[in-house]
Amino acid sequence: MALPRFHKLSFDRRHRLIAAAAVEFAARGYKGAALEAIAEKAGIGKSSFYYYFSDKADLCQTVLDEAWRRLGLSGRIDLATLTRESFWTTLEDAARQNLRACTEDPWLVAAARLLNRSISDSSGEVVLAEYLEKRRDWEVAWIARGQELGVVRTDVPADLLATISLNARQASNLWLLDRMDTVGIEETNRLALLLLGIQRIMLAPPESA
Amino acid sequence: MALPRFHKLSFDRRHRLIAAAAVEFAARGYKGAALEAIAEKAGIGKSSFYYYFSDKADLCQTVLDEAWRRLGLSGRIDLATLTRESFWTTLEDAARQNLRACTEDPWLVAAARLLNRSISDSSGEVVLAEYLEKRRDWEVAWIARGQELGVVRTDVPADLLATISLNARQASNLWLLDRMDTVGIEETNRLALLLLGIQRIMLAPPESA
Amino acid sequence: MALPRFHKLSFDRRHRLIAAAAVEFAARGYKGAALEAIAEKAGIGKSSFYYYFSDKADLCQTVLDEAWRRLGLSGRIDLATLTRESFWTTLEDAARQNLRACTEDPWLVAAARLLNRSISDSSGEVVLAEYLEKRRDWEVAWIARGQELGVVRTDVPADLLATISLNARQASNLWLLDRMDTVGIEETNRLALLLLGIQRIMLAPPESA
Amino acid sequence: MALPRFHKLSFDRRHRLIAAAAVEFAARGYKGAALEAIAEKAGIGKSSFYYYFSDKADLCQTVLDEAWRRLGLSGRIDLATLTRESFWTTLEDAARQNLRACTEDPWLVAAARLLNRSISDSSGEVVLAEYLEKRRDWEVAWIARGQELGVVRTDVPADLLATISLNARQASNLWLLDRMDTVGIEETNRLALLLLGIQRIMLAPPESA
DNA sequence: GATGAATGAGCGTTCATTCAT
DNA sequence: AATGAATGAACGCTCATTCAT
Repeated sequence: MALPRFHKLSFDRRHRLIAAAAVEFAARGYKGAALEAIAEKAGIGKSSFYYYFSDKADLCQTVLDEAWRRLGLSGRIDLATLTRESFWTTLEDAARQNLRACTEDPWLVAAARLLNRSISDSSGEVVLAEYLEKRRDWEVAWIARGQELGVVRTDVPADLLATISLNARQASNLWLLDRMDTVGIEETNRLALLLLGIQRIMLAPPESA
Repeated sequence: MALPRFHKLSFDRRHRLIAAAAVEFAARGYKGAALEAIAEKAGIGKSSFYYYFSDKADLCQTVLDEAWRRLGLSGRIDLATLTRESFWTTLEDAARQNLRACTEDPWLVAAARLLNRSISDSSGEVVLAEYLEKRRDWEVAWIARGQELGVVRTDVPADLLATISLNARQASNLWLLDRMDTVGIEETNRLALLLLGIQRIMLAPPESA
Repeated sequence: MALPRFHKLSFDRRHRLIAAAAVEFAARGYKGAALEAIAEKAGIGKSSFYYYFSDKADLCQTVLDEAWRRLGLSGRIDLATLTRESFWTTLEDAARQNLRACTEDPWLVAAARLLNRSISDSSGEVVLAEYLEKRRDWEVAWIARGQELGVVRTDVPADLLATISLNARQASNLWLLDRMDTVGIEETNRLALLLLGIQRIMLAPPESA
Repeated sequence: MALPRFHKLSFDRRHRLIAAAAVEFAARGYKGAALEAIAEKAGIGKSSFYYYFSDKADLCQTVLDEAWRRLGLSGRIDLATLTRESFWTTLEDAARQNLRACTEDPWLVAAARLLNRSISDSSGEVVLAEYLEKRRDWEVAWIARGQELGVVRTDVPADLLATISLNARQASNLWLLDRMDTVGIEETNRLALLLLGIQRIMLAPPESA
């Protein structure tokens, strides 16, 4: 949705802009975020946003898209090729990759925070709703695939399972994100994997004796 | 936090006010909620809020407190007396009670929605943080108690476990709340219990072989 | 269209507001007029407009309506009762009355200026269009009545005749308004009547020899 | 006022620019006209205006000048050589010529619309005032010449007569311009001449018996 | 010679908040 | 006890204008 001009921007400038926006949106929510604050943080004039984006919603969506492109799973996990064995290991790999990416590229921390926050922040904002839907759709598809493969319980609607799964994972991520710096990357990694294990148990089909 | 005057109000007036606020906050989030809309719904003048509350945040907090008082667990579950057996059944009872209460007193649906939304909606609003903290504290204490009793895993910090537990439960509740009317009370009840089962599995200590 | 609150305002305050707006709109046109400038001139806060009017257009319309109510002809001339003899004298009376009103109530000068300007200022502004239409409709009806009575030529569409008549009269009025103070009321009155005479000649049916 | 560079432009480019501006200014008024829209319509970059003109007002003035050069009377009618007989016929000839020019060169329709609008649209824009003054000066001179020749009444200041004359003619022109396409060129011509006749009556000296 | 990039200044609008009554 | 009236502060957005290239 961003105007074509935005993509012609130098990497640096584009990056600063997106990063500043991600931080502000993550910290104050969509409504609370002030374009002026983002502009200042990004070192550009407030009205420049309208040179690159059609409005606030467009900026937010662009940030969300970019964040999801860098950290999301839809681009990296091909549901069709998942097997009983790779269903969880693939997710673990992605988690590890994301964690490393975050340590290498600090703005991704803000991006991750934004992504993991956005679920309940929407409150009727149409723009976010669009993104949220995409996000949930993927989770539902992933859950459904897991059910197909027999590694996810089927006694609960995929829809509901996806909701819980998504929220639980996001809550974990947010928690980890906040402590990452103090507990260190190693421990963060360990906990992330452990958490994924919990999620696995949670979603696993009830044991048939 | 509400000014003492508020508690001298007739039940009816007080109730209408709280209910209207709950609906608005639940529907539009803290920032999105318009005092004017609440006032109109409650049938009072907009500026009257400042006769009863010190500001918007105070009103919101009061609503949250009231909602938590009616639906929260802290008043009904005495952690100290919980046993291995009653740890989960007590929660199940509370869930059932809350569900019934919601059907009997419709404003509680809004209250429930608000409570289950609030976690991530705060977005830096300091005042809400206070409520959020109280809420989390209870969950942490509950988890810790479960760990003491040996029914909750100890390989993950109680703090983190509480976060996940809380978010997962809230997500479930929100999902149920949205479908309650269409799937009927019976089915809602069944799913709620089922979901609690999942949470139980999730929190259970890893099986020792 | 003004919110009901506006009509409860003290005469003085209401008057100052309308007058300030009339001056600004007349001087700078609809788009060019700045609410901030009007507010300052009226001695109120900028945001107070939104307590009385729903938006800028509403304010402008209210000013226009009020001006037309005070100076317009539709309220004072009953087309149905006009005769060959009174067709022009009625208009002359109205002109004299308006002129006197302007000298007694100075804000009416601004109002008159606004009314006589508005015709070509519209440039697509929907709100003005509405008023303009009303204004033109009256002129067309008046011309048509004159044609009925045989005192206005019928070889040109009433529509077109009304347009010319209106613009010519407005141009005259504007010219007089600008010189009123320097040439004095007597002379202004004389010129106004003379001008009406010209208009009469202009609209008169071509003489049949 | 246009910077000298402008006149070095190829005819085509210069023409496209002027035409686009004329259309936009005529349609939306001075303030309402968006430089960006004109640029797009003209197929040039927005900032190029500042290569050719000193600012928006300068562009508008240039358009006005060009339009006046093509359609105005000052270049075609030599007041000094007018006689009692040619006073009105010369104007009729000019009207006929302009009408034909408009049908041959469509941008002139926009130009004509702009010229006939401009009188009251200025709304305090100083720059336009300059053009308006030139326009009025000619009309005043023309009226004065008529008075000299004894074909225009002298009981009203030439200044005021010019104002009315100008506005009436402009209103007529605008009306005709808007209907030209639907009523056809022949009828338009006929009405234009008829209207000139009315103006003649209007300006004629009061009959001495 | 011509323009894409960038912005400052200013606009209309919203809304939590104050205060006289 | 309760509120209608009024507003300051801040926001999203527009647009004529500048300037490096």
